[in-house]
Amino acid sequence: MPAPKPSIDAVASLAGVSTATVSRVLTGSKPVADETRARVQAAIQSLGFQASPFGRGLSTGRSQLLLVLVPSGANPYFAEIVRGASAQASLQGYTVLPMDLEAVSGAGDASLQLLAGMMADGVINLMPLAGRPSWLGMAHDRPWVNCSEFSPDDDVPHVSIDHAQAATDAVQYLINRGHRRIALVNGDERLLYARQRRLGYEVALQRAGLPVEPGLRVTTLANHYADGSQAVAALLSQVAPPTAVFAVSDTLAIGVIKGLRRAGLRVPDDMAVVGFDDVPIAEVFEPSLTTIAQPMLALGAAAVDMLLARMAGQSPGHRVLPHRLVLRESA
Amino acid sequence: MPAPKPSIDAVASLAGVSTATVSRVLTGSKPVADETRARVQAAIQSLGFQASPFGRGLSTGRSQLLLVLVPSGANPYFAEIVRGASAQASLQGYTVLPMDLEAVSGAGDASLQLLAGMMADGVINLMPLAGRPSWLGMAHDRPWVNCSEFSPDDDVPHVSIDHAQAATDAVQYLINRGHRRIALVNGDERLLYARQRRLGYEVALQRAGLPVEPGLRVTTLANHYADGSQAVAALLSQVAPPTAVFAVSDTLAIGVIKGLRRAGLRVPDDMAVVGFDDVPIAEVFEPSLTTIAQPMLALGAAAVDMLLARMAGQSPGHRVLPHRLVLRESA
DNA sequence: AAGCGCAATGCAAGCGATTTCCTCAGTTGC
DNA sequence: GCAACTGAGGAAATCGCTTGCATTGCGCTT
Repeated sequence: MPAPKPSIDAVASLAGVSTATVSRVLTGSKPVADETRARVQAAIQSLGFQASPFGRGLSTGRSQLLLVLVPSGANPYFAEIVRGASAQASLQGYTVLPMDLEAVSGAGDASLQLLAGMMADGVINLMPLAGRPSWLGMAHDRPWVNCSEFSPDDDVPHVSIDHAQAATDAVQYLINRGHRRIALVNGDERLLYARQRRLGYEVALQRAGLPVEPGLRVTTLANHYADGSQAVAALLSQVAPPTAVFAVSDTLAIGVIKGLRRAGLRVPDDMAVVGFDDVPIAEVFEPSLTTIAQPMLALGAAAVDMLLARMAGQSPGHRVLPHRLVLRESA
Repeated sequence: MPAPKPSIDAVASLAGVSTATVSRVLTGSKPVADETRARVQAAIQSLGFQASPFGRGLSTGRSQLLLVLVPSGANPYFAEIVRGASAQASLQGYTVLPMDLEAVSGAGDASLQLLAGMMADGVINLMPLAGRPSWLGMAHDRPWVNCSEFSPDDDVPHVSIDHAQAATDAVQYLINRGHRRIALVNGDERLLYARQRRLGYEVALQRAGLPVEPGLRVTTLANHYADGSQAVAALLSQVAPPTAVFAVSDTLAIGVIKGLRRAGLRVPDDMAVVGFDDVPIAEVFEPSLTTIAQPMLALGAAAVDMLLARMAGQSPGHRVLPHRLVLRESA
């Protein structure tokens, strides 16, 4: 039983003015006499009028919608960034439209591109673009910022943390605690963050005069708990197994801990584990995770700010937000 | 550097036809000669044309967008439902727009209502409507379904599980395991699911001839880990503390377990804990959670199906999906 | 007193699609 | 052989809003 939607004409005639005046009351684009405004507003109230986004969008070309491309809606790291973005956007009169690329992939890129290209005023991208020429093209065509993941040699503005430094900090901490054989459980190295964290890992080792052993590095297929658990098998099969593990996400770290338990090892006594991200569960898991905290809400908010700046014609540069090593029980 | 968006006129003149014909090729609303269609499609390709959702929306009145009202984006339970809905919607040519009411609340209801009312073709609601007349009104005005949470005496279609039966199953299991003093850690009882689960809890107790003790029932303010931990204090302060706890969400259950640990108790040896939902972390947490599994993806998908049916003029009834007791370590 | 500027408002032209009529041929049906 | 039908495609109205341009008073300057 769809209610009849009153249009601006109805309001205009009820208030005895032209649609132009109603529009001015709506948008505040030009002054309207107090008495007239009151009359118009009364008419709007009594009709329950709300401007159609289609009509408005058609004539202004804007939708007040910001698309956020989310690689996986199941991942709490992305969920937190989206939350940060939503909050910041709603403060500025925008609404965030998170699109879960995992859930939506069945439909192919077509519908996405349509939305990305036409509907939204701007795009915040959390997904690696490398090797997707069609998406890459779009990034340059319209207001677009990358958040967290980005291409180093690209001039699309991005906000992120210093992944290499963060990894160095994490590994350095393990070294300080006396560990000499430190494993790296990394994600897909086609992703920039994975390459950067690996780099940071190696820097810390070299700086301490420790060898970089290929056998202590595992690359997982994805970022699920199970991937972390599987990595454990490879590490424990080494002639000289590690005494500590640096996993590049909390999810992997938890999987690693599960795997270690299953193998009869205790964390942190038999093996120290450091994670990355500091998602909500990190603090609650047993043992709670020592991890690199990313400012997820701030990343989302900064992405919105930069995007809005971009839309206003400015050219915001890249932005690097601070990370933080959070010491808990797992290492 | 926003690229010039070609409009339908550009396509029409390039292909040497009228815009009407281009539109027919686009929508397939009327037959077009093969040769002409080919010419139009070539023009579309070469211009990279994409129909503007605004223009289309204005003239068709539809957006292919389904709004999902999410109480809290941080909650993995809702995240899973949204994933299920996204997947199903994209199969049908629709896109899901999840709106995080927690993150967005600063802006007041205004912008939400605008979107809900105008932009989206339909609404899937996960939030309790009780006592919000303005939202309630909208629910009846337009295509709308409730998912998971609903009002029992309302004729808005909904899909959910049998919360009372599920709670009974969980508590019955604890009784079967020999527990006699079973606590309930419940959420806000203004929510229907909380009232229903409490009911199911009491039914199971009574059926077994056990007393319903007010001291064994705790109501939390929210659904965060900390709320679960806090509930533990109240339970342990009882003269005769419980030997088992039924928490109405996995999040609360994990909080409870944390709280118990802190109090020096072991799970499940000193106290059994059963959760609810079976979110991803339930299986991974230590101890892994015995819990009632809700078919979250199916709930989301069913909500989309029902909404689409509603939009097609049908009147789908309510739907109850099956739950499942998952036995793991915590009880 | 003529002229000016300005506030307040209306008129009407878009914005980009879809869709309802029409028209024009070329078939059919009888 | 002619009316009726059908397939293909065009012209123009329409959807709801914004906004540039025009108009009208009216108070002030010179």
